[in-house]
Formats: sequence, structure tokens, C-alpha cells
Amino acid sequence: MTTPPTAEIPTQYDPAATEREWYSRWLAADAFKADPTRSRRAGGDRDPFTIVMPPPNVTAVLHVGHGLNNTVQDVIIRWRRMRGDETLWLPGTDHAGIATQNIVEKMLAREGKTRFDLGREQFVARTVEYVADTGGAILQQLRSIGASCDWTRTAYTLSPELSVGVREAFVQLYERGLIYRGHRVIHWCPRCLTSLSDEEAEHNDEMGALYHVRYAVLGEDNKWLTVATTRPETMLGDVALAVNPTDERYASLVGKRAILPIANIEIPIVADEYADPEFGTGVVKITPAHDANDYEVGLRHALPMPVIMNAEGKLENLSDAGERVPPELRGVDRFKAREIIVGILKESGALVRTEPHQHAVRHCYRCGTVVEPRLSDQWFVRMNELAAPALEGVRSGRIRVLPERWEAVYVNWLEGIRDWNISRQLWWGHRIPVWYCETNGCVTVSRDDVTQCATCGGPVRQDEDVLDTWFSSWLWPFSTLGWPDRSDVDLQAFYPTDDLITAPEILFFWVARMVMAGYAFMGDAPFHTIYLHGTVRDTNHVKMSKSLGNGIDPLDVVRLYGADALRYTVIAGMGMGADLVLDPHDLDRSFAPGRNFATKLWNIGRFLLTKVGDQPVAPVASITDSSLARSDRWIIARLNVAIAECDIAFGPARPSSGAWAPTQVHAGMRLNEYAESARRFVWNELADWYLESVKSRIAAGGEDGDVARAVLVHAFDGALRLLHPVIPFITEALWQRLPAREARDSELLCTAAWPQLTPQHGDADEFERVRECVDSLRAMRAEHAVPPGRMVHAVIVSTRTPELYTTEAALIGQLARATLTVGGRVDGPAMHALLPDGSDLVLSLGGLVDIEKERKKLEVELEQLEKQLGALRARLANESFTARAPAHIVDAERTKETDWAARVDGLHKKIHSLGAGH
RNA sequence: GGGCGAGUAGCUCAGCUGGUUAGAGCGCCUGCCUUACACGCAGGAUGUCGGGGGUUCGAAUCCCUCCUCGCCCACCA
Repeated sequence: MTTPPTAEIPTQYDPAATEREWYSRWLAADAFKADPTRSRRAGGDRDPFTIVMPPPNVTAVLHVGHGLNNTVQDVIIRWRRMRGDETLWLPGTDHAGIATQNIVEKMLAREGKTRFDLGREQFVARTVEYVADTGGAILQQLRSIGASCDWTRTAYTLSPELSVGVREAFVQLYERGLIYRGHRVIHWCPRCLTSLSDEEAEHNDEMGALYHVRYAVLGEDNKWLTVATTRPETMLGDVALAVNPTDERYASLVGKRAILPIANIEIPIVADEYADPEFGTGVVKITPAHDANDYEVGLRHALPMPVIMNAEGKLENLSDAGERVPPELRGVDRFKAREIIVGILKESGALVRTEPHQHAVRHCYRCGTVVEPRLSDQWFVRMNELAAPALEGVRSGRIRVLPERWEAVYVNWLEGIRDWNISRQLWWGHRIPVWYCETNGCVTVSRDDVTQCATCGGPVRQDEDVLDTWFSSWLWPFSTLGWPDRSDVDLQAFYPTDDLITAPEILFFWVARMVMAGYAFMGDAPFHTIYLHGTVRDTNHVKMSKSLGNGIDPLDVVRLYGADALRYTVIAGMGMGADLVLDPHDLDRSFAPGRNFATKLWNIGRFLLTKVGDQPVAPVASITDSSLARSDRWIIARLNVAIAECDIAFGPARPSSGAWAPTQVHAGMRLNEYAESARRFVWNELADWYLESVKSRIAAGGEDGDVARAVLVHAFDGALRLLHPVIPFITEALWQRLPAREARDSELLCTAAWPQLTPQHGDADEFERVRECVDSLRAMRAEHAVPPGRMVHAVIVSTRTPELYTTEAALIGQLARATLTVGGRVDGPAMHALLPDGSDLVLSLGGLVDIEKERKKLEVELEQLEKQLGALRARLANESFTARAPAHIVDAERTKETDWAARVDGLHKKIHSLGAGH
């Protein structure tokens, strides 16, 4: 790749042009394309590193939550790419059964139609068409924030390839006895007309009412049992009243019968543990078909289970209901029916009283409709057996959960796991691979389509239902790599994957289930790290969402400030697992950190590259230590520190053995710390100090000028490499303009190597004295309100390193706008006021007066430290302490003792040397 | 009802296993358009680290307790 003349660097950074150019060059170079043959697991020479993208809904458009999630993934994947791994970031979309179906249904509603008007086949065709037209737009949008996915492997949960996996998984589980047909009360959404899993029915606390209704006891004049209920609309489905067996108040009534109001039928009074004597009146009505608990009671007492409400939530006499629902209530919606029933009860005197009552109500997670418990037939996955290895995986350290606190949530959920209802009465999704024989009713579960009954050859009919969307996404880490074809080279090269990066909201829906599926179908965990990042919120801490209108469109941010500004802002602004607060009404302010930094970096590059010029520079390693200036050694050391800090912030990419060591399990993934370390280096060290300090050397040219150019390029090259994962576009654009050096390791920064530490010999800290000196002089100037244009004269009195100040006098003078005299004496206090004639100002630094002061300070410090050391030694000498305390504590205290003793020693020496200079 | 998290500068937050003077960004004040950058430069102010107790030579950091927010889970009708 050619290096354009630096003179052509535009003064203004143009994000749009830069991003367009470099993204297409990366793609043209296949920089993001994973090569399975290079993975060690497939005989290659590189460690594989894989992230599967949490697939957004196929109909989704990019919002800031996606922006955050995918930026985090991209930072990690770019980091590993630079570290030399064979990286695969696998993108894709989820068909999102219920969500997508809702969207198409809404479109139809605008045409005045329902899905039933179209019929199943046409409706699905219509949805396919819609998805083909507009679906997957989000994947295009991800390119504009710089996502370095392997787009050649883009997957889709409803694609033919992945659908093979879905059937395989269903059949395998069925054959292992882990899938069964169950008749029980499930969560039902009367609007979506489908069942939901427990996770899909969300709790919300709501104010409702507790209605106290009395039921006459049969054969006992004027005896009543009062029941407290929140859902009187279901009472027509009552089949019993229950009291606690230990409840003496009602002991005599157990076995008798009561009259169900309105329906006027007799129901038994039973004793069951489920009734809580403390709650309400201690009497509970039992409605088995419309309450999960009541269903259990119904089973225990062999009660009938009349269904009095239809799929749409309207009262109706269905199975076993007889004539329970009177004509005037038939076809009435459940909430309207509640009003009417309460009215009737009030009129008849059966309603004793009504009290306000707060309780949790479940809602459909897709449309918000209040969920109705409903007795029906569904397919379930038996979860206990699947959960065991998923628990063990985390407990053994095979998988880590970050931040740590989510591990307990994960464990808690798996320990109390319940069977998973996987059938949905929808049309959009994977049809359940079960066929029923029309003749003998026998059931065939098959990987391939079945056209006739295997036993009698009669006609068959496929189950009408589709599978829960999550039944396909839980297979994602391996279905996207070719499973069930176990010989697929991608599967061998990249499974198990490495990090799973997502928001905590889908920990149960998706993450935990993927772990279970990984063990169940692949025999191993699907990843070793679960990283759960925070949520983007507005200034009121409300989660950003399109529907609430408080969202931020990442593409707006890209348009205004560039993708790098967006990326840097979200990465630098978010501690591990912490939420990110942004103001949707003030993008300028919200994204100032990224925008400012991007501009600054561009200007640093522009200036630096102009100064350095086009001529090749020598590698820093080839420069002898004696040729390096103090500032050279310092900036090289600072780069080393920055590299080390970034490495620590990222932490280990994978466990060194099969499981995470206790010392590493919670290390790393501090992306904000990584970003801050890199920013500090390039801005506060390279730009603020080093760049300023080499101006004159480069202007002077010669051998020293070349050394400065070489170090400048070295330091900037290191900075660009460090920053590339978080701000890929600017860094790539600038890196390409660095003057040619030997051993450039890559045509593109995105595939170049992560920086290595530079070996150092000389004292890198001497330049700190220069900085301190300049800082002091600047502070003095400000204190004395010296006009900026005015030179001052400074006298530096140094008893320790006069040579340092002599050789650096010109530099210090330049940085602090001062002329310097090194040596000589200044009497009295160190700081002088303006000279009487106002013509000049003399500032002095490091005078003898300060030495006295410093000495006193050190002596105080020494005294304190010696006292502390004494206390520590006393503790260590105390036998009961060493016996009682755990070994590692004692060891830590011993280490501390050594450290402190060394510090005491150092202080003694320092004080001594001050005295010597006196 | 159970569990978890947060409360540190005006705002948003870092501060890892207790150890010199508690940090950053944004905002604010003063002065500068110093031929890379005003999306900048130089200097500066601001914190009884939620309250109270305790452990320790030493606590923002560990323990107890209280207060205020937030989140997750949950079959008390």
C-alpha cells in the first residue's frame, strides 16, 4: 500500500469518507474472514478465537443497545485479531417468531385483515416476503459502526441449514425422553393467541382488588364460607373450595358442599395444604383450568377441570363446563365479565367487601397483554437433566460469568428450573416435527417430513404448532458452524467458542439455555466466558427504547461525529456491568468524550506526521541507548506502561487450562480501563509532553533529529495499535500514513500485531524532573499572573542533579516560556515577586529552603511508617495471630513487612542524601 | 416474600484483594485563537467517599445497622 504524502492530510477529519474507504478496504482484503484451516483444532498454527453475535431480530433496526453490544464484541475480536488469533465473529439474525408475526399481523390489520383471512400458507409466504425485503437491515447498519464480522458466514435461525439443526435437536431430545407432550395450565396470551414459556410471561406489580365473596354451605342454614379472590371472572370454573387441613375454623366443614354463586352448582369443600390460613379468609376457591396452583389441587383431589374461557379471553362453556356460564356472560371479554360478575354478586349480597390489593400480574413480553393461565396441551422439554451440566460448568470454572454477581443469578435459576414449554400456536417459526396418524392416532417424531404413517401407512397430519424462537437460538453457537454435521470443518475449528457478550435480560432466555444445549448436543460448554454488559439509559435512568421515544439512533451519532466517536464514548463510559447514561436530547454533550478524542487524535496525527515527514525512520531497537534523549527514554517507557495497562485491562483471553484458575476467573474485560490507558498515553503523554519536547530537535535535524523522528513514529505506531480495537477507522487512516519502516508486519492495521514491550536500559524517570520543573514554573507564572506573551527568568538551584537542568535548560525554557540560569544562589524564600521595575520576573526552583521543608516532611513520614512497622512486627510475632489467621493472610503480612522495611530504608537514605547536600 | 446492586466533585461514573496528597470525562472559574487541535492549550476551584456504630497502627475499601433508590426472581388466591 502506498504512503500518501503527509502534506495531503486534511485539516478536518472526515469520518464519513474515512469510514467508507477503510471498511471497504478491510472487506476487499478479507480481513474479517476466518480460515478454519489455520485454527489449531484443525491442524493450523493459530489459536482460534470465536464470538457468535447475539442474533438481533431479523426485523430489527439498529438502536443504541445493539450499538453498545456490538461495539464491545468488536473491540474484543479486533484485539484478538491483532494478538494473532484466528478470529471468527459470526453474525446473523433471529427469525423472532412471535415478534415478527406480530409485525406482519399489524400490517395486515391496516389492510383490514387478519392472518386467518389469508390462511397459514399465504401468511407465511407474506412474512417470508417481508423478511426478504426489509429483514437483516440491521446487519448492514452494523457495518457502519465498524463491526468486523465474517459476513460470509452470516446465519439465520430459520434458514434451511439451521432448520436441520432444530429438527435434529428436537428428535434427539425426544429420543432421549426429554421432550414430552403435557396437559397442564400454561401461560396464554389472548392477543397473540399462543402459549408462552414462564420466562415470556413477565411479572409486574399492579394495584388490583381482593373481592370477598361468600358461598353458601349446603345443608347448613345461614352458614357461609367467604373466599377472597382477585379474579372473580374465573369463579364460574370453580370446582371446590379449599381450606388448610390444620385450620380449625373450618375443620367441621371439610367434606361438606357449597353452592357456587351465579352458576348455582354444588362444589365440595376440601382440605389442602395449598390454602394459607394467613391469607384473606383462609378459604380459597379452586379453578383448575384457569390457575396453575388450582390445577395441582385439582389433580390431588381428582376434581373436574371445566374450561370456561376461550382462547381470546372471552367466557364460554368449553370442555366439561356444562352450562356454568349463563347466556348473558357468554362471549364477554374477561375484564368486562369481571365487572358484570362483581355487579351480580353485589346485587345478590354475595359480595361481602372489596379491598385494594397489590399483586404481581403476568404480561406477555411481546405485546404487554395480561397473560391468562389456561389448561392446554403443549410440548415440554424436561430441564432438570439438561441443567445439571450447565450448573457444573460454572461451578467447576469451565465457564465464568462476568460481572461475578450474575453467577449467583444464573445458578439460582438453574437450580429451580422448570420444564420449558416449547410449542407456540403461531405460524411463523419451525413447525414441530411431529406427525399424527389420522387412522390410529400414533405419533411419529422425525428428522424428515413424514407423508404416511409408519405403522399403518395411513394418512398423517403434522402438528400445527411451531417451536419457541429460543428453541432455535439455543443451538446458535454450533448450529451456525454446521451442526449437526460433526465433520464440518468450521465446527471443528471454532467450537467451543470463546466469549458470549450480551445484556443480562436474556441470561435465562438464551445464555443459560445455550450452555445446556452445548453440553446436551456437543458434549461441551459453548463458551468459557459470559460477559454481561450494562443497559443504555436516558438521564432519568429509564432504559432507552424506540417505543418510549427516548432512544438514540446510533446512525445519527455516526453521521454527526463518526463511528469512532460513538464507539469510544460507549466503551470508555461504561464500567464492567454498569449501565451507561446518555442524554438523547443532547448528543453533543453525550458524545463529547468520543468526538473530542477523535478530533484530538486526528490532529496529533496530522501534526506528528507533518513533522516526521516521508523519509523512512530507523527501528527504535537499532538506536543505541546513549543516543536517546531523556524524553525519548521516557516516552518509550510510558508506551510500555500503557501496553502493560491495556493488557491487564483486557486480561486473559481464555483459561490457560480446561478451567479458569481462581486468580484469573474474574480478571480482565475492563474495557473502560483499556480505553483510558490508551487515551492517557497518546493525549497526556505523547501529545502534551513528548510532541512538545521534540519540536526543536526535529527542526534542527541531523542525527538527533532522526532519533526523535524514529521515537516519535515508534510511540505513535504503538498508540495507534493500542487504540485500534476501540477506534478502528481513524487509527487505520493515520497508521497508513506513517513513514515506511522496516519490518512493517501488515498491510493493514486491523491485521497488524498488538504492540510489544520495548526493552529499556537507561533511567526513564529523569524526564519526570523536567516535567515537574515545567509544572512548577507554569504554576508560578499563573500565581503571579504573568501575561502569556511575557518571558520570565528562572533560577534553578539544584544540589542533586545540576547537570540534568543544564542540559535540559533549553527545553524547560521553551515549555515554560522562560530563560534559565542553573546554579547560583537565591536568598530567602524560593518564590520572588515581580522585580520593582516590572521589567522581569525571577522565579527560582529547588532552593535550599525547600530542602529543609522536605526533610521535615520525610521525617514525619518515616516516624509514622516506623510506628506502623513496629505494630505489624508485633502482630507477626504474636503466636495466636499466626496460628489463627489463614496462611495466605500471614504470608501477605510478611510480604508487607518486607515492603515497609524497604521503604523505611529508602526514607533513611533520602533524608541522609538531603542532609549531605546541605 | 426471597436475592442482588447502587448511593464518591454540579452531572455521569472509575477507584481490583484496606496503605503516601481519593481520580477521569463533561460542566464551572481565570487567562490564551502560542502557524496540529477553541471538539484546543495553560492554570484553578469543588468531595465530613448516604447516616451511625465497629475491627485495625491505618477504612471510600472489611464487619454490623439504618436510610434512599434501582434491578432480578417468586404458585399466597
